[in-house]
Amino acid sequence: MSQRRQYPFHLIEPKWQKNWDEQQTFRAWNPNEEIPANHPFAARHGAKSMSGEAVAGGKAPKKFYILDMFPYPSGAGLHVGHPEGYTATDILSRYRRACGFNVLHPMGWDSFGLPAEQYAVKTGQHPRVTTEANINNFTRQIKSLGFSYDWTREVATTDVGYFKWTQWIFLKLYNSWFNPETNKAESVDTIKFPDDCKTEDHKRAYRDSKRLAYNAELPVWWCSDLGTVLANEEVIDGKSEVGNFPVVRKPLRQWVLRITAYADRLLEDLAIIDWSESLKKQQTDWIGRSEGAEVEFKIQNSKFKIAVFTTRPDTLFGATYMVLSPEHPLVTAITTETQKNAVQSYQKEISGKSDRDRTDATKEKTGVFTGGYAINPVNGEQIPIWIADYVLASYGTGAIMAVPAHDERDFEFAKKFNLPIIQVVQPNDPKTEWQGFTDDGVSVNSGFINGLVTSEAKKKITTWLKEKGLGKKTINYKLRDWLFSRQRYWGEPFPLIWKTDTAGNLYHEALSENMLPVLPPQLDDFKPTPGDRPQPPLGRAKDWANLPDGSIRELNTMPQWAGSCWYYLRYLDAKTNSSFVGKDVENYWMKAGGDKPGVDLYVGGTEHAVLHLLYARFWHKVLFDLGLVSTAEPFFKLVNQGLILGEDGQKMSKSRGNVVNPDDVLAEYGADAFRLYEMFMGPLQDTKPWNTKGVEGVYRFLGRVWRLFVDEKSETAYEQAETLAGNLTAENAKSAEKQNELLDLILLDGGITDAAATPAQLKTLHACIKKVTEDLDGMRFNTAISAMMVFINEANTWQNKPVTVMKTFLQLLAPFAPHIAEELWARLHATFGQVAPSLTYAPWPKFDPALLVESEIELPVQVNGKFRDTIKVPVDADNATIEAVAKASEKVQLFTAGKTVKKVIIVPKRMINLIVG
RNA sequence: GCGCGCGUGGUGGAAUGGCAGACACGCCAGACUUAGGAUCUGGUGCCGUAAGGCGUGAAGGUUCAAGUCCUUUCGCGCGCACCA
Repeated sequence: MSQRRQYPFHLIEPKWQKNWDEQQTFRAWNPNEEIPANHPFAARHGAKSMSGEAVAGGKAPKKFYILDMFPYPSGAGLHVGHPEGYTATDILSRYRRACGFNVLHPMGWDSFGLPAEQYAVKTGQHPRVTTEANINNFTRQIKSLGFSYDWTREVATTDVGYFKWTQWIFLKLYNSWFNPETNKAESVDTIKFPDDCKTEDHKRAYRDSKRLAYNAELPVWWCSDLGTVLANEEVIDGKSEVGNFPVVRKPLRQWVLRITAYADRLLEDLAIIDWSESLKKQQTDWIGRSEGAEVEFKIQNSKFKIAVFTTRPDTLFGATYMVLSPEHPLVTAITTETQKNAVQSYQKEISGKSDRDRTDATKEKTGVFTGGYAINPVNGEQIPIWIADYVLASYGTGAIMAVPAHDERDFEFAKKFNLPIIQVVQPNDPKTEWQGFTDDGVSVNSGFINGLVTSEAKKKITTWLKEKGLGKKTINYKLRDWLFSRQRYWGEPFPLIWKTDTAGNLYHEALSENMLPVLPPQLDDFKPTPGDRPQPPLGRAKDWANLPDGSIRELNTMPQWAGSCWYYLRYLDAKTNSSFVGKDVENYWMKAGGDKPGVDLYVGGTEHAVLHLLYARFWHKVLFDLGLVSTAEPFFKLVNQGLILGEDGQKMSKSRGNVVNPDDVLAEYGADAFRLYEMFMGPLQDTKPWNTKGVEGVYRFLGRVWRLFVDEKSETAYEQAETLAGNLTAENAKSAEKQNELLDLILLDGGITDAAATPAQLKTLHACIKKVTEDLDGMRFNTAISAMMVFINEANTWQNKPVTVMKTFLQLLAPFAPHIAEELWARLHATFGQVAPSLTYAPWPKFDPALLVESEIELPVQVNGKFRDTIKVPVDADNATIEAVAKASEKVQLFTAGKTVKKVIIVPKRMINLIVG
């Protein structure tokens, strides 16, 4: 660092961080907690303010729960993206405390996960050791930024006391089923068995098939590089989200969570939460609800029938062929001898293709005729059955009726293979070409639905199909059940065991709650077993896996998402060992305040749109159904922070060498400047590039703030002393006393007086209060900071700086740059012989509109809509006066000379426009 | 291909339909200085000596008045992508 420090942040920041730690300044208080009389919260609200009566009677301070997405503590440490969201929430937390709220602002660690396990594979170091070291590093980095977390509530998903309850919640899922009649989860004890379920084995099998957590063989994504299966949400463009490895689909027996049962509620409840439209749309698209009909087609000369799903049953008369996905189970049965070779070679060709290639919408259609025919149920027509890879086995029934006239894909396919195209929909605009017309219109060539508009035609034909037993209305979803088991070591073991029934079949059973937690075994070798079958590493711990009674433990572990599905609930009651969260506590933090359910504000990156945010909503709804939480939704308001790019405008990455390390920035400019810069860059939600020059800009601003308050001569004395003392830094400072001794050499500027503020000074201050307050409410941090810069630029010109004005300014600055604000706040009070009240809990200043009223205002004058001059008029001037003053302006007269004023438009207190001609 | 968002100085970005470019970076000039990569002061959209003219991706429209509203179009970003 070659330049002179703008102000001694290296002493101020550790000093106040230590002070906050010792005072537990940011403790959030649960119902019934007695607040120590010497805690600043008690000074503001009273020691008994959180008593049971106060909470029940609505007299307790209002709660505000403001949450960050907790990080995965990676070995790389914090990157500059983390503190962006964290700073925003910290500012709002501090603002809300000043406004009188009981603010819950916690932090924790999403600490199960693959990197620690992969490091263990490489080095043999146990993931717990790696994880602990990484958490320590993250803690150090986060604490050095001065965030106002309540650290007494810190949680890590890898803590035994935490994942015990993750396993407990899994048991709740396992022991519940979704009752379609009540549309909610219930205990499996309420399942009614069908009459043919007679034996215990039958009943068990039936019950197991209904559970919210079930074991089934289904096509899943297998990643051989990672040695584990993955959920749909973890696969992006045919590659694993983690590591970007190829994945393949294969049928495997796995644990699955029945999230599809909640598809409709997950959709509907998007309406009651305050999320961005784009995020809601991402979830909506992922769930992919689509209404239509299932129609059964008979196969000619065969006992088989094929069901198809269509959203356009009104076009059934136009179905001129049928297409099955190459994997459809009936393909072999339908295929004729002459087509056998062609069909088999096509199937083989397709199976060798990656999913990415198959689903490329731009590629040319391919397919093969099976030789078989189906009967169109509405008109008895024979239609050929083809197979083609544009029909997906995993969606709908894996088969479609093709209506080439009114479906783009079918149209393309029919043209290529010369299949008949029959019009059955007439576009409303007669000029529109009907071939390839896919919108709504009027049915034609369609027998009994002719002349009906599309919506009516759909209804009528669906009713007809139902009456004839040929089909029914259906709703299809893209959402699949959540694949919930992984072949990993570093995850929560399942609280499940496997036993053998009387017929020699394996069946699973849950451990009882009092056997939790299930700890993972000790292992030396964490490697995934090579091969193309999942082989959980836990299987190597034979002693652990095989229980004395002959049963075997479930060897898979839960995915990383399990822990993050409920951490926001554990924060509420982080240490309790008697439940996953206390009832009263949950009710206070999640529900108090009424119509806005859940966490008041949740800030994090957009990358979790269909992962964590969907999974957590699902778990929350199950817990809600079981009466374990009090709101239908976990997160009321959610804001996605934008990405911070490197200085080159590219995404930050090691390989590009454009990664900014927060530690470096902190060492050079301090935490306050770092925080301020991240907020000053631009709107929180926007993607924006990093610029070190910009950090210097806000750093200079803080320097100007500092110099506005302190005596320059005393600062010179301090600098000399500091040089003598060997240039103390936060790391090498020998003692806090030494630091404070040095800091005490700095005195307050003589211009700060207890004289009354002038009207102009009050106006400057109150304009700033207004702007900062409104911008905080709207989360417009960048413009709030610019308002404070305006204040400081103005205050720099003052001879006398009234202490009351300067104190209020520090309150505005405090949420953004808390360390410098605390230091100057303390100094102001000390200099004037006062005991400084806690800045954190000092009531947020209110702006006085009366002070902003002017006696005279400037008005822009336009001539024919073009700005020409500004005039000064009394604020209450009538229109005639304004017009006269405007016309008297020389500049205006330049443009009105020789012309007549035909019209005058005056917008009170805004502008005047003279129309001349 | 479909959906959403965004296009404003050299740069990041400000502007309830009412003085475009707040604030900051950068740049220019000056002051202080042995020095300046510190600090302070002033300037800085473009063209023009000036008066003035032009200017928010492009083209049209609504309006007394448009960066803002409407239509078309181009470009960028994000999401979805053969979902029947």
